[in-house]
Order: sequence, then C-alpha cells, then structure tokens
Amino acid sequence: MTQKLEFYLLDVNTETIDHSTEIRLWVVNRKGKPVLLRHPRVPAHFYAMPKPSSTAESVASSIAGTKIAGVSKTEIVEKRFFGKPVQVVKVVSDQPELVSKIAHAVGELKNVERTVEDDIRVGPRYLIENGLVPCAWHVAETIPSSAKEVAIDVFELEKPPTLNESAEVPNLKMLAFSVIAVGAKGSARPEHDPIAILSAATSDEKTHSFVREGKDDSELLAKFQDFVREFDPDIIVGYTNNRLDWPYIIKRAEKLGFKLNLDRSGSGPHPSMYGHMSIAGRVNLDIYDLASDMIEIKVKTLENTAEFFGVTEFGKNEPIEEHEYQDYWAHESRRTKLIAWNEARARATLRLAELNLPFVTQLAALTGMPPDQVLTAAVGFRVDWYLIRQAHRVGELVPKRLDQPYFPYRGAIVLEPRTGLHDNVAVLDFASMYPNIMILRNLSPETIVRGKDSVAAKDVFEVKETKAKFRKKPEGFYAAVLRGLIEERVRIREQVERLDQKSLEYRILREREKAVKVITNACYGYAGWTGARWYVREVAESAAALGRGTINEVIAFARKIGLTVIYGDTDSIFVENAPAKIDRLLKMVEKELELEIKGDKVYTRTLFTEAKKRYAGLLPDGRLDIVGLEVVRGDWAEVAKNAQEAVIRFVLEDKSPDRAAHHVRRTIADLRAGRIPLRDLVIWKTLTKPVEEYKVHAPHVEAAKKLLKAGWELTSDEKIGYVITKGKGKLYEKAKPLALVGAKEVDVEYYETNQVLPASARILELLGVKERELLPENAKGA
DNA sequence: GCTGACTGCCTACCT
DNA sequence: ACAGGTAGGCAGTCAGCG
Repeated sequence: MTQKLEFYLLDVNTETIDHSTEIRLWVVNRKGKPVLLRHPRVPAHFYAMPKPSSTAESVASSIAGTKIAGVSKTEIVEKRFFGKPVQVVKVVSDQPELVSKIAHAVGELKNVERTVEDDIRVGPRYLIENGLVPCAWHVAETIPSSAKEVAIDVFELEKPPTLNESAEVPNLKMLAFSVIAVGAKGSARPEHDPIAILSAATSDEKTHSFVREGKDDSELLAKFQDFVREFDPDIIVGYTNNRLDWPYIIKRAEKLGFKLNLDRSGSGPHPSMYGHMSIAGRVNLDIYDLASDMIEIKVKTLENTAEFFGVTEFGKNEPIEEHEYQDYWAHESRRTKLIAWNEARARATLRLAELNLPFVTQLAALTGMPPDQVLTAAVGFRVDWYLIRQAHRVGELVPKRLDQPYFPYRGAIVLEPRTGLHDNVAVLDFASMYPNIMILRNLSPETIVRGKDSVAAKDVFEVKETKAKFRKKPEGFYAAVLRGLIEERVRIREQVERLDQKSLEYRILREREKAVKVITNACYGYAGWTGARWYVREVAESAAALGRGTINEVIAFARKIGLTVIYGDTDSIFVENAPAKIDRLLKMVEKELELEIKGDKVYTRTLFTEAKKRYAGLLPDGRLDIVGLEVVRGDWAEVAKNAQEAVIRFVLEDKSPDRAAHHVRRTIADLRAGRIPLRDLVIWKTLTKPVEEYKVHAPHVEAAKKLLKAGWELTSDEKIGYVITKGKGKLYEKAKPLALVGAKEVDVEYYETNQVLPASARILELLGVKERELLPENAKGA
C-alpha cells in the first residue's frame, strides 16, 4: 500500500509531538509539486565514551543503574575517535528534547570520559545518518496521509528515503520581494512606521506591488500574504531579508496583531541557525549573503551586486537612494517612481537568485546543509558540516566545538619586490599548495605523534621547524578528505570537457567545481581556526612551515639556474619569462618537491612599488591587473582611483611618465574647477562596531555619528560613505555622511592633497617624478 | 602654540 | 564567525623650540 516517490529535497525541520520528534522533509516531486514527508517518532542519540580505566560495558551498566529519565536504550558500538578505534555506548532517547539533559547526566558518571555528538540535532542527524542530501534527488516508500494541517500533499515514512542521484533540475517556483518603509526622520522604525511599498517579482515573470493606502499596513500585509500563498513559491528571496525585511515584517505583524501565515505549515518566518530566517517548507535565500562573499563588490548594495553580476533590471530607472525614499513617498507625483524602483529591486533580486541558484544548490549538496543555511553560514561552518558528513562515512565520531585558547603561529613568506618596471614577467603558482602539502605529509589531527606515543622514526615525518611529527600511515582524516575533494575536482573537469558549454549539466558541474574549490581551499585555514571541531594548531602551523620551505627551495633553485625572481607571496613567484629555465624549475618541483607548480600568466610589463602586495601588470591582450593598490581598494575616492588607474596604464604602456603626469594635472584642474561629481569624492569605510566603542576619533566614525543624530539606524558592519567638507578643525570634524552633504561643501583641496596626489605619485615616483610636478601650475614646457 | 618623530588604532587588502 | 602577512591613513603624544 506504500507508493514510491521520487523527490528533490529542499529543507528539513522537526516537530515535537507528545515529546517525540517527527522529521519533516520538505520536498518537490518529479512534477515540481511540493510535498511534505513526515517520519514520526524518530529517536535521538549520542555517544558516551568510557574512561581509559573503564569499559563500554561498565558505562552501559552505570547508565542503566542511574535511571536517567528519558533514556530509551543503550547499545555498545565500535567507532573511531581521532582515528583511534573505541568502544562507545550509544545512548538512545525517544524524547530528543531531553538529550542535552541526559548527555549532561551521563557526562557526570565517574567512568565516562566524555559524551560526543549530543550537539548534533535530530534534523541534521537524520540527513547525515541516512545519506540524504539537500538539493539532490531521493526515493522513498510513502504512505499517503490524510493530515490536513498543511496545504500541500503529505506522506508518511516508515523508513528513511535513499539517495537516488540524477542530474535533473526541478522547476522551482521563486518569488523575490523588496520592502520600502518610510520614516519621518531617518530610518523607518517598525514600532511606528508602516510598510509603504512591498513589491514582489515571481519566476513566471510577473511583478506585483502592494502599496499602503490606509493609515496602517495591515491590508498590505494581508494582500502580500494572500499573494504568497496563492503563488506558493518553493524559494523566497530578498536582499538583506534575513537581517532587515523579515524582522521588519514580523515586527509590523506583531504590532498589528496580525498572525503571519507565509510558510507551508501555517506560520511566519522565524530566526534559525547561522542568522538565517527559516520559512518552513520554503527556501529563504538572502542575496546579500552571497554578495558578502564577493570581495569585488566593495559597497554591497543591491544595485552594485546587480551590476557585478551583469543584471540590468535597473537600466531604465534613475537610482533612488534610501535617504530619498521619504521625499519620493510624500509626493504623489514621484510616488510612482518609487514604486517602479522597488519593482526593479525585486526583479533584480529575482535575476540574481536565478543566476546564482546553481552554485547555492551545489554548495548545499556538497556540504549537506540546507540551501538557505549554507548561504548564511560562514566558511568555517560550511567546512564543519562537510567534515561531519565525511566523518560519519568512515565511522569517525564528531568532536564537539570547544572554546579553545588562541595561539598565533607563523604564516607565509612574502618577498621584497624588485621595485620598478620589468618587461616579460611570468607568474608561477603552486596548485593548491596547502591542501597538497597536507596530503603529502599526512598532516591531520590523528596522525600527530604526541610525546607519549612511540613510533619508529622511519614511520614518521617530522616538520623540523615546528617539531611536530606526523605518522606516514595510515592516511589521516584531512588527507583523505582533501584527496577526495581534489580527485572530485579533477573528475568534474574531465566530465565538463565532454559537455556542451550551453548545457544545463555543464553549468551545474561548473558550479559544483566552484563549491568543491571553496571547501578545499578553506581546509588549511579551518585547521588553524580555534572554532573548528577538528582544530589542531600544529596541523596548520606545520602546513605553513612546509609552505615556507617549499617556496624557499623554489627561489633557491631559480637563483641556482640564473632565473631572476622579481617577487613572490606565499605560493606564487614572479620571474623573468625565460621558458627553458622555467621548464627546468617546473620539473624540479614535480620531481623533488612532489608538488605541482603552474605557469599562470605572462605579463608584457609589470610595475612593482617598494611595498609588498602592491603591484600592477599589463597582459598581452591589453588588460590590466592591479593588485593591492588604491585602485582596488574600496576606501579611496573614485577620483583618486581613476587617476591612479590611468597613471598605471600610461606608465605600463609607454614606459614613460609624460602622458600619466599630464593626466594627473588635468584631474587636479578638474577638481579645483569643481568639475568632479560628488559621487567620485565619496570615501567608503566599514563601521565595525558601535560608534561609542571607538578609542580614537576617525572620519567615518564621526560621519556615522552624524547619521545617527539625523535619525538613521546603522546595522553592524555598515559601510559609511562620507565626504570631506570645507571648514576648520580636524579631518574627522570635516567628514560628513553622503546622505547629508551638498556638492558645494566639498573641500576639494583635501582630495587634491590627500587622495589624487598621493595615489598618483605612488606610481610616478618610481619613474622619478615628484609630487609637485603633478600640479597644473608646474606643467613643464607648456 | 607649532612641527616632526613616533606609536597605536583601524581598515582593507593578498595569498 | 577559515589562516597569517602587510600597507597605510589618521589621531594622539611628546620632545624640542627662546
């Protein structure tokens, strides 16, 4: 009487019913229809590890004797803990809500060393133990249920589903939304400012706006809710919806006594893991979380994010800044424009979600985290969950996250650059240096040889500099995981070659490869992160030390064969482009160091300042790479960055400063004449803590204080855009926030002296040009 | 009271 | 809220200065 159901897993949550836990899998079937699968009465469990002086049997009988409330049964199982085989007691409870209490009581028993995995909650555990993967296909035997409390089809499960891989992508319904609320002064506050406009764009290419008409927004909320329920999206997406839009909507609803019913089980969004808002049965994505990972986007507005991804929804609209909302809303004639603007925001958000969904789903599938969580979670937690999955596969117990003391260690080497211009420069990079070192030397938490362990010297690799020793065999956890990841990447690359670049499968595999890369590259840093479950400082420290040794050997070899090294940082070296010598070097690395170094690119000309980590290179196709310099920094005014970029280009193209210097003089003349628009004079800096916690005065902090005074609310890590204005006093006194400044107030002298001149001179001084020669009045030979 | 040398705070960047 | 290495602006302090 059961029926087979193939489904794509979107989310999991749990419901407590009579103290027992029901697992709820929110899925879509092959036809793209949403379905709820309920697996009732799923027990929870954790493990108790006996002290070395005791045994699992003894611990089991202690637990039985103590009669701890909620323990349903115990079982002795074989596991591994940091690679060592251990007999542990699996403690099962039918009342998952009691687990932490039970674990605490068990942890107190005299023969118990520790409890483990009591911090892994039932929902995620259900997925892990049964090999279920978010954003992947599965198959289950299901029993139709007559349950009426949710609007979609419900089935019961008697046993867990199984993975049933398929490259197919379900057709998911997506709804993007954007909220505008207007305050009388500064930011809108949910306590007294109703939502003015709520726009929604749906994957069937429709856009709807809900505009407040009455004195409050209850009707607006009700209509939006009806709209959501009617469209019934699988994915809801916004921009800063986790931290702003949903909390605002929730507070408005509370204020109005309006019970939200937006999810698939009859309630509203609620805060969940890693700061994301959970909407039962739907995936709630926040594109801002995605933008946070894109370091190229300096000021993370929706408009900038859209531009970065080539989303053109804002094309026709003139931009409306948040501080202008109030004005646009207040005037009937302009209100239409504000509505159109908000609709463009919703559509841009939808496009961004569509573009990035393949990456999000692949990252979810790889880490095993639900898609909305994985996007919000920091890299460390993504690695955490990936490792938890891998640990389970090999019977390794999952260590708890502990508060560990922090001891810094020595990191990578950066070479002093050969200052000036160089022609024909090759850049050589190690391929995944840290991961490969960790594999090569088997650096792992369980392969470490501690003082008390006795292992024959020949079976051990010692990192001289850190004095840490690692067993050569068997292969450690990190090494095995990293090898798997690197192999998967190679596999994907091979597969991809045989595919049509326009096919969906190609696209998805590419995104999978990106996800694999993210996790691979984060493992070294993860190992040295005190918050990591598998934190072992010696592993990261030794990887860093071996990395230094590696790059040093490469440099020494280059010297020996007369290959000039111009610069190097961590796992890269810049050398004169002498192919025969480079080839010898690559071969040496492969044979002697057992690592791979690759020729990344060749610059026709490069420019190195005296500082490390700041240089520029001209590629054969005319493109410019600029690294570390003001051009690529978000905290320099556009006018200075533009001038510097032009200078770099002219210098690299001409090998002479003339055109560059002329350009700078013209920029300064424009500045003095007031021909530079205000937006090119804004300096953006992140406010990293509340203004009152700063120990010194700083321009962006003072600007932030002015915003607060004007009634604006600032979120944590907000970028403050400010302009230096005319007047007396300290610089910080002259910094005014963008929202409150007028073009006439600008102190152009500051931009000349402290922005354009130093940024340009930094480059031109390499060619012997002095700062004063860059002033219009000092033009030579005119 | 101003100048210059120096230190510390702070932010953003590189691999 | 993955690691350490690095640059550089500005504030602030203090010595020197008739």
